[in-house]
Amino acid sequence: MSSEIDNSTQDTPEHLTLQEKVYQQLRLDIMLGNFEPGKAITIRGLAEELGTSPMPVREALRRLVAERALELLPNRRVTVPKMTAEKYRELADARVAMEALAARRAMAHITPDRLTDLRELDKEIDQAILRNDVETYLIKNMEFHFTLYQYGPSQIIMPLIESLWLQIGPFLKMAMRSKGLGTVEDQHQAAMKAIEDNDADSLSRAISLDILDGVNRLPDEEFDRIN
Amino acid sequence: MSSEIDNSTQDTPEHLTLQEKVYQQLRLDIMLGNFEPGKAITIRGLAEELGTSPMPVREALRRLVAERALELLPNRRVTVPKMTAEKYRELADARVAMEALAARRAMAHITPDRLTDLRELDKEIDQAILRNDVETYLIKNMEFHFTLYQYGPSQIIMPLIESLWLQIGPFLKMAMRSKGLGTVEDQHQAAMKAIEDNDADSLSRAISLDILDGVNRLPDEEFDRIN
DNA sequence: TAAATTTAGCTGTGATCACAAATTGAGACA
DNA sequence: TGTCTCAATTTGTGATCACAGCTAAATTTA
Repeated sequence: MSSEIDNSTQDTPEHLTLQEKVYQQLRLDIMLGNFEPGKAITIRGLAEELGTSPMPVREALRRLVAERALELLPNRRVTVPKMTAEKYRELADARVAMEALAARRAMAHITPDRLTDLRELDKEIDQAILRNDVETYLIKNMEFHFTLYQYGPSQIIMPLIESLWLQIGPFLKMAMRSKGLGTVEDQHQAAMKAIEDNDADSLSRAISLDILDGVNRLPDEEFDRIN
Repeated sequence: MSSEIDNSTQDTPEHLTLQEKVYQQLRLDIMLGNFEPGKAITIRGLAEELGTSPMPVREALRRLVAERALELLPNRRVTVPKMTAEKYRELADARVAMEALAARRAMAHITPDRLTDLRELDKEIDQAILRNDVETYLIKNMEFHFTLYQYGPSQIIMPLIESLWLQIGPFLKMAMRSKGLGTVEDQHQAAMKAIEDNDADSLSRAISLDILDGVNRLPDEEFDRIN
């Protein structure tokens, strides 16, 4: 799952705190769906696994709870939250609202170079679809979205979107497996066309459709199967 | 500022952790603007002030940092973030996006009783405006918004909106003082009319205008004065 | 007097310990 | 075989300590 934390100084020239490294490691594990939802995550257990004292793990876990990537149950135990159909829909709605906004803000800052980068990413996405390579598709799709949004400098909106991805991420894999990649419509093309035309409304519509297309692949019945 | 934490068992029948109480207390202090932005907040200092050990304060501070109510500077010091014109605009945009969505979701769940409650709140807001009572206006206005949104049951969106209020809250007071309450347009009336008509678009437009009207009272020049 | 340097104190981070509450597993009983 | 009981273990929370890095005041130097 999550291997030993490397605390050597050379690969992290600027001194990062241990809790920061643990946080990054756990964040990745959560995103990749490496924790079974509902199963308790213990401080001492992780600490031993990562080769640290319980202290940094404690702080990292609390941070992830605050960001809603993890859940603090009434029994004071920490788990990856189970997904429900309602939560899933809500996450999708929130993503549409925030990412449409982020895309709008980004558009004014897109240069030809940056558009080329987006096209390059989109090409890789198309190839992953042809290969039916879910893993790569999800990673590159995430890259596409975040690359676009990051062009609009933001201190508030980006972290918010990251938090939403952290919550929905572990379940997107299931969504894709459920229906397969064959039927994905490439809204990214429409998005880039909108950028060329400098048409903010079309861009935000394309992003919205892209999110909903991806998200709607997981039928309601699936959620009962998870719990 | 923040007085002693009451750790007696009777007023909190269900056993709350110390860090939770400290968190609630600090959250309130931040919202009320009791911390000077940019001034360092120390663990031991607060611990002594609240009559606890540093431990619960440490955890509460980190939680508030994760929620972006506080900021962790590169020097590892914690402060209330200074507001900038760009951040302020971004917070306003994010609030419009999320709260318009929350209002939409809430509308389907509004009963005549609940509409009456909203009208009651709006009346109190009007009275506060007539009295030029900024403090009450802000509190009741917040109540109005959160009461409305809470009608649409939500696990994702509400906490997100709370986080945004926590960030912009300390500066709304300034915004109101800057222009005075005299010129506020009552978008709440329009909002309730939209609810009656079951018109989601009008409701979300009214909420958006309400947010922007409140937020736009703080001219850009003010931000330099703060820092 | 003003700039540079030392020094003393304070700060966040991480480790360890104590403890009450919760969980688990084995054994007793039906 | 299934259910209850109770002891053993594990858990999160909070307190305390050690320590390296940073701050700011005191002292020296020009």
